Amino acid sequence: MPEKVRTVFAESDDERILKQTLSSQPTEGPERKKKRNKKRKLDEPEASNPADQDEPREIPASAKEVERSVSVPKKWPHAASQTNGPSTTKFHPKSKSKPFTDTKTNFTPLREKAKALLETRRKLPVFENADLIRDLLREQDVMLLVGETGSGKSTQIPQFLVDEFWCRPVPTQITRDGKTEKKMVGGCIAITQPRRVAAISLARRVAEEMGTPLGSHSPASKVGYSVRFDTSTSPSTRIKFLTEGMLLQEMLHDPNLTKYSAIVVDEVHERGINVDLTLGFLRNLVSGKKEGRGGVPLKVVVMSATADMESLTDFFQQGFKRPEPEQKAIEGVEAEADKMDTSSPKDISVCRIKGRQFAVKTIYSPAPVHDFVDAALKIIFQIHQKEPMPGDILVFLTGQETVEALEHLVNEYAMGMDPSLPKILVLPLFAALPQAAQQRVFAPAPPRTRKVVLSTNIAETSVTVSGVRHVIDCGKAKVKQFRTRLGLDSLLVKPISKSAAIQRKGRAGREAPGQCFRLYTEKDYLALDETNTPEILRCDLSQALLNMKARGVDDIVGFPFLTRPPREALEKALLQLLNINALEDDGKISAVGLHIAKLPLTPTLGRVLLAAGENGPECLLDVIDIISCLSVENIFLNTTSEEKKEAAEAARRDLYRREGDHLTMLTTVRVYAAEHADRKAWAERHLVSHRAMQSVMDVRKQLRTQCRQAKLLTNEALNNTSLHDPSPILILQSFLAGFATNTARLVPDGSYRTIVGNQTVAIHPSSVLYGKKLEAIMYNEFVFTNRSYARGVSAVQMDWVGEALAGKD
DNA sequence: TTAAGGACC
Repeated sequence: MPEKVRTVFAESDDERILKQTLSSQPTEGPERKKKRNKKRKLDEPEASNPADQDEPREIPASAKEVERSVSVPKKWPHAASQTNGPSTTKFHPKSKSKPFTDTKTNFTPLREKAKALLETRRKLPVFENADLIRDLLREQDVMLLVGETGSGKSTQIPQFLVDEFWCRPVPTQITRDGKTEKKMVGGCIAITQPRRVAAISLARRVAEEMGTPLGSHSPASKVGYSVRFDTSTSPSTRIKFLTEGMLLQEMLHDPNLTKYSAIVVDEVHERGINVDLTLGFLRNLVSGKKEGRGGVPLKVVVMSATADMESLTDFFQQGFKRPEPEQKAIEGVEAEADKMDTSSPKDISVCRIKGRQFAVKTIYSPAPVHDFVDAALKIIFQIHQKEPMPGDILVFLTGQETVEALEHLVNEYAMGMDPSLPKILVLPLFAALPQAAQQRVFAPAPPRTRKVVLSTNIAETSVTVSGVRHVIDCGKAKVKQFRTRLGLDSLLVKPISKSAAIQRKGRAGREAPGQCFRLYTEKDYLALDETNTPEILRCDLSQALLNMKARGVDDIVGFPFLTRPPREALEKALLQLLNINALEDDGKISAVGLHIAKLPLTPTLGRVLLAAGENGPECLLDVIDIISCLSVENIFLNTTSEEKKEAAEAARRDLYRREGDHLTMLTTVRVYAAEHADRKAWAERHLVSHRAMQSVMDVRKQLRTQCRQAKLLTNEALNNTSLHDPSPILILQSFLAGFATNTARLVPDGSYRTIVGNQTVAIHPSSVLYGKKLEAIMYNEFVFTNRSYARGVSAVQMDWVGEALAGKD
């Protein structure tokens, strides 16, 4: 079998990028693999107490001071011609709707609220830069804006720009493939966010400030948002907050972003993979000839909280400097002098805005800390005894395990505490925590009670806890790392970066001066990396590359990466895409690949979905149910104790299927969907995560809709409520179209060996097939802990695997 | 006999 596989791959080595490595590439490619972290030892030697340090170092705050550092054109163009008052002009020539002095809807309360908010807005540090920012963007298409937390940039910048002359839609004629069409280009501003909650809450805030209804609430609404499962816009939307993923999705359908006059890319310093892709596409757009936009320029504002704008400046300069695709490495090496040479130095401006942040005292540990849970415990009680109320404590830990360990310890110590002291309320916070428990963190502490929030790095960026004046930072975080060579994902506890440490510390100074205890030495701090490793260097790139190919980027090597992933990682991803026939042998995207790119799934799961479509509508519906489970967090609750495990087994007995985990998931979705009385109670009875099942139902609905639009499913098939008998054979064969290389066969000694690569794997204990001996198995992921485990396992037949491996074109 | 930081289409 392995020989056969090799031949199949060898046929595809026309791909220029792959030619050198194909022979040496191992062929196993499990989609996601994880590594367990070492268990924390609770009985380690006592750590020294950092707070015993005599002189805590004070880091000066940067409150209320505004600094500008701008590379500017010397003359300002027609600066006074614009006002920044609310526009009531009918701006859209195509629009038949009246201007927004609508008599049917009474917007007076909204306007009054907006008027009241204006006072607050004027006090934001960014506000006095409004004219400067407008002036710069009239001249130049690209602006880099550094604004610290609390500067107000995310809410104000779009409002500064929306009434600019260049932000109106322009009638154009666009010629493509010999055909000329008339089209309006521009009119809207998009602001991207890394997270859905941020996009929605910013949109809500800006709508309030502008005195307009939000999104789809009124056809006259000027402010909307768009995130997965929730889009709220109107025909009048001019400012749209959206996630980076959503913008990338829009670009698949409209590569030139013709709806938009400007794209504001916010929170770039977080460096998720989607922001890197977005910036690459945007650089191509602003530095290209803009034929696709009828010559109308696109303004790009890149906003970041960290001052390291140099690499970003270089990144965009390179685009203007040389239109040729081949370029030298972009990162780091460009000298100042090189920038001066640039033919058009005025193309990019840089603007810095100081944030509004109270002073936060930093206190380092005098000696390295071995057990940060124990060290945190001591400091919590020291703060509690010494510091006045109010003033909640936020502790940054690495994961659920450390959070729960410390929770237990703090509660234990608090029981023996001097009763004259205020009470302590310990609140854990991590993403997997049920929603209701998460909400408790945001409620103010009861009287005479200090909140102690024990959090993962969810509180570093995603969530703001009010009332915090003391931060304890363990200096570590779990980081996902994709290991190209092994083809597996591992989750490792690693030191955080300086910018993450600064971010954590800043959480103490949102409302009042505060202090930050770092459970590491100052020397350790100075040795930290400056910034977080961009996600593009840490993850499987197949989905990113497929998106690029679908956008017409055939030459991956020539793509402007802000940080270029190693060649090996790109090759691995290309190989993966070739394996599932998402690419032609010449590296161009195939019809299959184009289709997969539009699905909100990993390429592998997308391939499975298409394969199921070829097996008929019943099979497709079943596979959608299973894929929906696979693309969310674990639907079965963890069973830690032996008792719980037995209870879970009993409760779930009617869901388990001997064919394996895939059919078990199908049954679970079917039973859950058929439960109309009380799904939550049903989930609890079966030890199934209700929250996960709600996401499953969202994904399922979205996939069903997309399949109907793609004509893979008819309304008739979707509306048919009578349940068919699932065909395990067709379902599992569909999965093999994506997971043919994730298979193993039973060998005489009773263990399993992977069919590609001949590695030993065992069925994971969480699988319904755990301990079973079967001819062959297929699995969704491969995890390496103390040994190799296959997770998401079903029984398959050897001849199906052979067919799937041979069946590649 | 295991165990997942966080986000996203």
